[in-house]
Amino acid sequence: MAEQLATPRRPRLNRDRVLAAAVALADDTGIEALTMRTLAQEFGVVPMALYKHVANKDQLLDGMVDIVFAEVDFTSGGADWKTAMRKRALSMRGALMRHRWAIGLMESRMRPGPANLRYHNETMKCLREAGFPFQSAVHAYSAMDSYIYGFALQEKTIGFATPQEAAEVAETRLAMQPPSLAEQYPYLLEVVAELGKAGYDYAAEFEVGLDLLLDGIEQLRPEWKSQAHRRPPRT
Amino acid sequence: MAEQLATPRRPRLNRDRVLAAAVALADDTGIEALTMRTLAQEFGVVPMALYKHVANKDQLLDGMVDIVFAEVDFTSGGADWKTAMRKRALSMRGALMRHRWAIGLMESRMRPGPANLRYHNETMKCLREAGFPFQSAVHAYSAMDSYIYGFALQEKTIGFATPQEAAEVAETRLAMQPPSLAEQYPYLLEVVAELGKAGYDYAAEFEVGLDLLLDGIEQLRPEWKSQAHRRPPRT
DNA sequence: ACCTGAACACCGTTCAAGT
DNA sequence: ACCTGAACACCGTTCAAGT
Repeated sequence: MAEQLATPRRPRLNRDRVLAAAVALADDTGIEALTMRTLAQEFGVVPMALYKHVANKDQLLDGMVDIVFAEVDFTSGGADWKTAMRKRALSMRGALMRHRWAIGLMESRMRPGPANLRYHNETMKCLREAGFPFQSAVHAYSAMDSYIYGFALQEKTIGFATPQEAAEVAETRLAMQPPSLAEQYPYLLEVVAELGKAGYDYAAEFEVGLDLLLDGIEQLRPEWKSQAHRRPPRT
Repeated sequence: MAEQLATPRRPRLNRDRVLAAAVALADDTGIEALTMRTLAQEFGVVPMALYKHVANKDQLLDGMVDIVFAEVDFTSGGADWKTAMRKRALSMRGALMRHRWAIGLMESRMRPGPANLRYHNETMKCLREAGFPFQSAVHAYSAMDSYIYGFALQEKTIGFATPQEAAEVAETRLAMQPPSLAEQYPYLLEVVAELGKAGYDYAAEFEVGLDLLLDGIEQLRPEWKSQAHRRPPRT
């Protein structure tokens, strides 16, 4: 009867369940609150029990990052490269927004998981099949990923829920400093003031830069570029 | 005479010296090896001595990040906005390369230091004075920073000293996996193979994407854009 | 095959005390 | 004003033991 306590026993521990719980816990309480101990508690289990399913915390984090990559939708649906890449970028940003800890983890993870490899393979495939020469595809791919990751990083650094709140915090933060900050950083003050009035839409901002980049990438295709649905020339 | 030991006493502890030592230690041994204890050891002092000069480890890290921003050269030298922004971007990347731990820290630092504020103020100033309307300047600024940070993040994630080494490691890593990875990720394999042959120049890659972005940003200026050295119209 | 208990080395940080 | 010593709560992880 000691078995039937207030908290019912969870089905069983396994790698997938551990990873899923870790992701959920990081989403809810932040990555710094995710420890082997708090995670174990989530299962009503002693910390050491986790080590049967993940080798160590590093591999746990690796697995978590790969779950984020697995959430990215890279079905092109027969669309042209530009709409496909655009959709993929928005999907990647969505995944990074749902799991704000992920971008901070990518910095130190060097062992890409299967979903990560698949994501990158599909991206390259999309570009190559659209007729981009190899080097151009690499350029396009590097630029796109840099922009997506960097935007997520900035968004997290600034990181406020509502745009109004962002402006307020920034304003009070600036206002507090020693000698008139308005004189020291007039252009920053303009940003704070203007964005405070108008509000700031990260999603819209993301798309502006994204379209800028996609238009630029289009220039990297060879001459027959504007003729859609035509196959690359066979030599 | 107990004062005159093998290790001569360092001049004195102060905030600047503590921060500089922390940066140097992180550069040499990596950010994860930088603890209050190892840093104190650098001065031949007990860990608690540091707390008279930095409030806690979080403020230490904040200060380190601001040192990196302070290394960025944003003197425009009377050049047009494009060359000025280009130069600034290369300088920022240089700073992030010299201090590879910095990009990983930016993720969690929310209190920008004076050098950080100055950097952003100067960037905005450069764009506004070049005639970019407010919203366009914000777009340009957001896109540029995203690209720079994201590129640094990727470079660190892949992070190998030499390009040859990068290709080798990637190849063996892929080769080791269970069923023929060549079939699962053919486009990734092409990247590994091609870049292994030709070598991979991060600096050149960075500039390709940067110029793509700068050309795109140019489109955000109003009609009189191509007429250099002309002042924005007064209404 | 899976989970537990006790222990170890290592963190950041506190507090009261020394000079 | 600056540094020290001892201690606390908290990490990831080990090892040997339980079932």
